[in-house]
Amino acid sequence: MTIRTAENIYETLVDGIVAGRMAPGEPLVEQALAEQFGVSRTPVREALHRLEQANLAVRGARRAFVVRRMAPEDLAELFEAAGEVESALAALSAHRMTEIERRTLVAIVDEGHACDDPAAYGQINTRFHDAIKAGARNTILAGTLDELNLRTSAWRAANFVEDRRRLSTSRAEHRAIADAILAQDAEATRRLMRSHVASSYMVLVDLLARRLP
Amino acid sequence: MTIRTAENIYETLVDGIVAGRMAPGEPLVEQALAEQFGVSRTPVREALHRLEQANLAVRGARRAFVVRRMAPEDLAELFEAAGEVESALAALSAHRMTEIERRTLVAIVDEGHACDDPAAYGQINTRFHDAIKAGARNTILAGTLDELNLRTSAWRAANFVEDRRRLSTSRAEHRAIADAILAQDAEATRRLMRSHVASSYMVLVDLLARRLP
DNA sequence: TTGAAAGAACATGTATACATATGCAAGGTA
DNA sequence: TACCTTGCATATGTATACATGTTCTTTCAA
Repeated sequence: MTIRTAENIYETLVDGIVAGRMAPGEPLVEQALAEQFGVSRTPVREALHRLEQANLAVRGARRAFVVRRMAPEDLAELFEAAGEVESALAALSAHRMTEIERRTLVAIVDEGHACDDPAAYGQINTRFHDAIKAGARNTILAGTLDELNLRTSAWRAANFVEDRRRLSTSRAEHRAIADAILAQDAEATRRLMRSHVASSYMVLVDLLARRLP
Repeated sequence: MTIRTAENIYETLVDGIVAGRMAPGEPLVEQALAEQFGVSRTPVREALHRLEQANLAVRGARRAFVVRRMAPEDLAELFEAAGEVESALAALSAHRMTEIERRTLVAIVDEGHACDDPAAYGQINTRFHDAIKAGARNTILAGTLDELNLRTSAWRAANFVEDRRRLSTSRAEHRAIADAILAQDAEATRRLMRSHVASSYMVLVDLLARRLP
């Protein structure tokens, strides 16, 4: 029992869920988790409530918590919401990014074009989206996107590995977005980002349809 | 102490904060609140953690909670974020509303034009925005807007009463938005809604500047 | 055999006691 | 005088016991 126990438990549980180690529908019982972590029910309880707030857990029988099971329609709504928020951030970035930020964005895109390893590309992808989030100068909207991405990651992480075909289209889309931001064309940026998020949704749905029955 | 104590305490505290009865910076001490509500610290603790999640409370000295004090820049970011999300919802509504929903929206706007009582207009205003939220067919984005509005309401409720001048411009903006939705012009709808939220921000800032030093 | 009622089991909700961290103040030292 | 150390006050963090509610099972009767 070190410091900030509840916080650690929360993060451990989030990690377990988004990484797919804890399957949707799996029960989250306070007592059992408390014994597993070697603490009392109190911090576990707090962690579970935070999971519920983050929409990663829901109440099941006997008010017990279970890992949230998402329906495909929910996934579409989630990506649509994330797409709208991220495209808003991108449009703001088109106006507000500093010259240095713009050049950094281009450098990230260039790096992506020179990269053929899907795992490494995933990191570059993250940096690309983070740069746009930061360039928008709106921490609240950025936080909103983080929240939505946390919920999508429960689907992505377990199933999603960028394959080579997706990689080349993703690169092209990143390039187009960066060009629009360089041109300070907010509406084009918005449209391209929305389309980019929709593309990644389609890829994910395609993967899910293949792996599940 | 009926059932769902923590829930009730949370709602009571939210209400107290957004209604301005609890001033920004005011300390929220578990023990004191527990005595005040006639319960133990446990449910109060849970309520305070939810307040923190909702961004209505922050940690102060000794990790104690205090009612969040917002800076004017935060308010601008908050309204900008809410404006982006609500304009996205409005744009979706322009495509997705049923004929009945469109006519209902027009009826609400008509009702607003026939209303001269600021308090009653406030309710019509709420129905207008709710109708657009529902017409967008995206519960997740709608929930995101609710969350942001909860945070703005802490500012609005304490200071904001629609006055007559604002009332007429608000009516005109609502009419324009409804027209754009009727015409299924998503981009015009988006632009008009963003402008509408920005207007209400300006009015609020003006009021705050007059009342505060 | 089926249905309803009662009770047991299980999981969360709440109360209370104790542990721990943090800021402030007081006092001592350079 | 300025700064560091130490101790205390205070508020949250955690453990544990008990209360409450909900579901499942069992049993009895029609």
